[in-house]
Amino acid sequence: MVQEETRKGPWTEHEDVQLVFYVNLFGDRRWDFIAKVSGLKRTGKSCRLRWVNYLHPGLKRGKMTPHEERLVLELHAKWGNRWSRIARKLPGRTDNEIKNYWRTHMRKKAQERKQAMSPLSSISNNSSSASSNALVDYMPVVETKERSFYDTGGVLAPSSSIFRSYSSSNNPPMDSMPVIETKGQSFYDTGGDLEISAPKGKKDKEVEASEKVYPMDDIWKDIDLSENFLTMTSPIWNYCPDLQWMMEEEESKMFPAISDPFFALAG
DNA sequence: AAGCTGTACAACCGCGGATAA
DNA sequence: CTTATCCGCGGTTGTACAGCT
Repeated sequence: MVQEETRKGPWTEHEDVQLVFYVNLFGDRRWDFIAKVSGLKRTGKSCRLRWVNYLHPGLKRGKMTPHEERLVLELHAKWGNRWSRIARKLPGRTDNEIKNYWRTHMRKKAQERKQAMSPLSSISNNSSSASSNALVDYMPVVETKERSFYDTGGVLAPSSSIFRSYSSSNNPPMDSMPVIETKGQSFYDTGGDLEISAPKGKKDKEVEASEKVYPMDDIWKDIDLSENFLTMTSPIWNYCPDLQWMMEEEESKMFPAISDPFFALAG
């Protein structure tokens, strides 16, 4: 199929909101469908990536804890570049995040270690040293096949600047946090809200500029607004709730180009 | 202050597996 | 059984920012 002008590159806040909205509506499985229905000029693949790596409510941003660091090191030694697999053992971290982290931090460390000593017999990190066995001890490894980490009915979360909320003290030590296991992916139970901290690179400025925490209410306000608007204007909603199966049949015919309701809103 | 370099992270690409038709 | 489509994964690239000279 010829995709006219598929958008690439960085996601805008607006796109984020839109994607979150539709994922909450339709779930996180049918990405091509979501991509089409949402009117985003993105591929399903791109939508999925954005969701999984950035918009997903369970994501835990901010610096890796020493514990996580060790875990990554350990699991990488065990499994190699099986990032998604490793990510499953690090609740709130994505394969992409871990992969990036590894590339920038750990690989260097690992190499240093390799040179310094024979592999893994003692992973020491100044403050802590743990044998590989010990690591496995406090992080029980449970294999799960699927990594569908959420219920889209759940809480919305952090995203681009509008979603970002910064817990100033970064992450609570994961060791002490209760873990909720969902099918295949575990989250930290933060008592309702999810812990999100600033993305590292831009942290300083953004945190300064906004000690500004975006409470969930605000986010939902955004969504509600959009939803109302959609309800009123988007052709999609004329067909709801049968939309889903209808789309399956004639998605492209019926909604060749859903005009972007959010832009309309903004403009 | 300006330029350079390294780091961190977001996003894209291509491939392979799973599943539906 | 074959083919098409979708999804997920791992590798790679691009870009912004921070720190150093």
